[in-house]
Amino acid sequence: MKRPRLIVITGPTGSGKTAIAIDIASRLGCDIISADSRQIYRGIPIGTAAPTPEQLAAVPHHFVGMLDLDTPYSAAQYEADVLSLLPQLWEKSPVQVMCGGSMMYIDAVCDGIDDLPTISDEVRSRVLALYEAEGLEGVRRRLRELDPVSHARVDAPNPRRNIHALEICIEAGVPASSLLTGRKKERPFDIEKYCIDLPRPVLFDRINSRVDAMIEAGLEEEARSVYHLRHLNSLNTVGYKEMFAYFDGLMPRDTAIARMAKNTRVYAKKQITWLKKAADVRSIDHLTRTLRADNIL
RNA sequence: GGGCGAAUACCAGAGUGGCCAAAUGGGGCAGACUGUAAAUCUGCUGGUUUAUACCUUCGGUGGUUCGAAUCCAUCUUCGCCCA
Repeated sequence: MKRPRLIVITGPTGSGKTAIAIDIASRLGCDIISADSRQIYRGIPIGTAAPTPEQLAAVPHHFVGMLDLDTPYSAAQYEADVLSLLPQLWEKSPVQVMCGGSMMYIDAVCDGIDDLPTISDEVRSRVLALYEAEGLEGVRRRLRELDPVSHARVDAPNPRRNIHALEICIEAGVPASSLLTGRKKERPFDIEKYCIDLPRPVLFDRINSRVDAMIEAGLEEEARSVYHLRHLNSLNTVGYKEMFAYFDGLMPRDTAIARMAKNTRVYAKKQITWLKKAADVRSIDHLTRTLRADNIL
C-alpha cells in the first residue's frame, strides 16, 4: 500500500505560491492546506494577500480565514490541527498540497515540534510582571536559577525568547531545556518540499507592485476596520502596523506605504534565509517537470 | 558687484585641534530561530582575505601645528540676503 503524499509549496512572500498551488491542486484534484500564520485569520484578506473568493472556490482550502483576530494560535496548534485533518483529506486523494510561507508552521507539520505545556494566563502574567518590574535582566536571572541550560542557549538580548523559556519552566515545573528533544518526528506520509525561487530584483519588484495593488484594493479601509484590535498579535503584521502608525499620526501616508513595501521585502529576505538553511527543499521546477511527465500538468 | 551661511561615508545628519574610519537615523547586506514566527532578536555596512594593526577618506589646493573633518588662506559649487 502506497504511503500518502504531502506536497509542500513554499517560497518568500510575493513569489506567486498561491496561484501555482491552486493550479497544481486543481489538476491533482486535491485540497490546499494553507500554511500562513496571518491568512488563517478572518477580516484581513487584502493585507495578507489571502486567496480570493474565486480562488477559494476553485480548490477547497483549509486554514484560511478560519479564526477571529482575537483567537490565539501557534505553530504547535497548527501541527495538531493539520495532522488531524490530513487522514480525512487522504480519503479523497492520496496526494495533498500544502502552500504557504510561514516556515515555522511548515516545519511544525513536517518535522514536528516538542511537546511543551500551554502557558496559563496566570503564569503568563506573572512572567510579564517580572519583565516589567525587573526588565530582561530580571527574567534572565530567574531563568538562570531554574534552567541554566536554557539561560546559556537562548538568544540573550531577545526578550520574547527568554520570557518564553521562563514561562515553560514555571508552567512545567521542570527546566524548559529538559523538554526539548531536538528529534524529528516520524510522519506516516511522504513529504516533498518545493520552493519558488525568483531572482531577488524580480521578487522585490513584485512585492513593490503588490503593495500598490493592496492600497488600490482598499487596504486602508481594511486596516481601519480592525484598528480597534491593533494590540492583538494577529495584527502585529506587515501592512497593518504601518497603516496603524499612519492613523496614529506617527507618519505620513506615503511613508507608511513605503515602509510597508520595505518591511515586506525584509520579511521576504527572512524567509529566504530560512529556506537557504533547509536542506530538503527542491526547486518548484522539479515538481512541474515531474507533473508534466505524468501528464498531470 | 557686496555680505553671510553651507559643503562630512549610499542618503540624511552629528562632530568644530588628539579619545575620529568619524555619533545617530534611514537605506542596503548577512544571520539566529522548537508553542506570538508577517513575530522576536543579532552582526556588518571606506580598503587591506584575519586584525586591540596598517592604509586612504570629511568639496579642491596650499598653509599653521608634534598632530586637522575640526584653525588660516585661496579656489569651486550651492543656499540666503543686500545691490
